[in-house]
Amino acid sequence: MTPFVLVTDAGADRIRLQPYDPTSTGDGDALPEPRVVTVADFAPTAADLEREHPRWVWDDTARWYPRLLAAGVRVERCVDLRLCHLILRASSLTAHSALATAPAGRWDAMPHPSAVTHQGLPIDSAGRFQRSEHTALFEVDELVAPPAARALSAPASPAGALAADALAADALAADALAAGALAADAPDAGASGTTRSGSSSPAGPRPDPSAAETPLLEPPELPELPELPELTEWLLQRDAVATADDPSRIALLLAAESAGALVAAEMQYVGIPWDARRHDEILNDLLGPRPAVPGARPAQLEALLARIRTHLGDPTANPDSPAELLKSLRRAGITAESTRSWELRNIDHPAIPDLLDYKKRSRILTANGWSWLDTWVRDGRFHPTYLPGGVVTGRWASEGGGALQLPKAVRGAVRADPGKILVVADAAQLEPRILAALAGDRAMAAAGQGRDLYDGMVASGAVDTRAHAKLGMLGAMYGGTTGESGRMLPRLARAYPAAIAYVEAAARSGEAGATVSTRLGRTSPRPGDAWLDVQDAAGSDEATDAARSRARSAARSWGRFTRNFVVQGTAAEWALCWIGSIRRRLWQLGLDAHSDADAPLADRPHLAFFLHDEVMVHTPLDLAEQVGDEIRAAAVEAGRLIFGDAPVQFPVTVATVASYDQAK
DNA sequence: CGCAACCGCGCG
DNA sequence: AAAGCGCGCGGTTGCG
Repeated sequence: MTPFVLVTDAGADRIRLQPYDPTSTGDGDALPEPRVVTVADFAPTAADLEREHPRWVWDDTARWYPRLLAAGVRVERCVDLRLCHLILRASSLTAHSALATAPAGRWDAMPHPSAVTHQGLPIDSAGRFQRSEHTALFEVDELVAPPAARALSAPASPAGALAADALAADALAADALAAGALAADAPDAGASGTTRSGSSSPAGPRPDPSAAETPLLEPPELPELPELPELTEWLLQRDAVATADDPSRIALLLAAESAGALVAAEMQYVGIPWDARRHDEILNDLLGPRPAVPGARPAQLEALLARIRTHLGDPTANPDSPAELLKSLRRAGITAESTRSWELRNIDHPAIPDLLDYKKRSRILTANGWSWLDTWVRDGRFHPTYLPGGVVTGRWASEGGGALQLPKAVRGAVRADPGKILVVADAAQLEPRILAALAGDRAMAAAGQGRDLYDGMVASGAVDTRAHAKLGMLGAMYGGTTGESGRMLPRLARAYPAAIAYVEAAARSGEAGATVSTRLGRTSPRPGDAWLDVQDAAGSDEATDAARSRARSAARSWGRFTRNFVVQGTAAEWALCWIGSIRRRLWQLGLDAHSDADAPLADRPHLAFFLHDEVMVHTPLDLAEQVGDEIRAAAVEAGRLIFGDAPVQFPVTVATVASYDQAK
């Protein structure tokens, strides 16, 4: 039995597959004999080893897994060292680990193989303001283990009332966010400002208070394996988890992140089923026939442009150029600050409706028109690149074709293959439910029991309409202070004090320059040097009013970021657990349903798309109902993994449709 | 000419 | 009606 297989480059087109069993390999012990194979033999050898269900350990899932998938090899589980490293480096739960306190190195700067640019995660070790209590979570392997293994680790919390976990989280928030820990962790602005002011060099990692302290534990003893830096890194990661304030949380996060990396590679490989003919029909309806000359305006845009020019009395008006358009509008007596649609919408002028229509259609042409189709759709599939961990909050980013921004208008082109169907599921009011669970807010949890959360808020009398409930919650989670949204806040704070206090405390932390963390321990970046400089400048005795105002504005802005980070980031963790569980369940479903155990991924029920709180499964018709059941069960599982027995429900809406536009 | 910043808008 | 979070992308504009 081989619990782990480490995959590394062995030079000269060779790959080393190193079995490893931590329980039988002591410090001085030799490793088991590796299998060193040619690139061509990699996939068959991996398929052979996979029969023992190891956890694959590799530097980057996006580097290794596509080769296996291309050869028809699917693996059950892995450790993505790059993604895990970034989490552990920043997490407040592992701030004192040897891994987090070491100087930056290879693992801090590794780009995604196909990433041109994306938001890198910060490399500084995180603050300690959020002390963690011990809670019983499921075992990490829950995400990937067969169902039979699950009964072992039921949460210890009592059923019925708000679980101990959630109450502890509430105490955590009140204690650590609002009280002493925050103050103790606030950066000493004066001192750090002095340190920086003499240097004009590019911003490097700022001195980190926690890094300067003596680690609580000695660095782990590592085997001498200079030829296997990946093994050294992995052992450092295991040490960081083992010595974390709350190992089960960070361990679950790493498992979910790695499972997500597998999902991402698989979805990129199979692609989204895309009907190019249908897409062309949609473009025909919106724009007219495809112009013979590339770049020429389609007929319907040309017609709209003529009307706009007539109404403005300006035969050269050009809606494609904001600057020119603004001049044209002013010449026509329209005073607008910008040419944004929402601003134009409020102006009463005959040219405006046509202009808005033009912008709408023109947007489809440039973002998802015929050239998009030519570039991104091949053989009936759109294969976007997903970037797990690509957003600081833990959400995925994507690159190539704008996969996470597919306009509703073109979703009709996403069509199931013949004999298959799409099961599209969406987590209902995910972020406010996440907040309710994070904060242990009993009233908000109750409002969402068995119904739409916003409807429940209306039913309890907290707010008068569903629209107000939604607007108010969005404002509370984003930091909105003005308009309808801001007016809702006092009522929400009265009805749901724990939830509102939780996001307010997160905002106060950010304003003070401290970090915040998600439920599982993903920690926000620290503000940059420019932010600290602005705060420093406002702190001096001769600071101008302008400087103070700028500092307050920057502080509020960072507070809105940290306020949202805890909710968006924990929602992302829920979603990772959800898709990890869905992936395992769909594979099992495929095994149970088909006699051919080696059927290609695309012929089994499989994840085809994931969008923050929404999934699409492409499945053989006869399994659609079971797919829906598994998706719902996975949502329940994700909630239990992260929040134990907390009585917060995470309902999902499931739509079984032939094309994506029919969902919702 | 290429590159970066900005604008505007698509998604959650 | 249009503010507050996180993204990617295509177009225009401005700079070297």
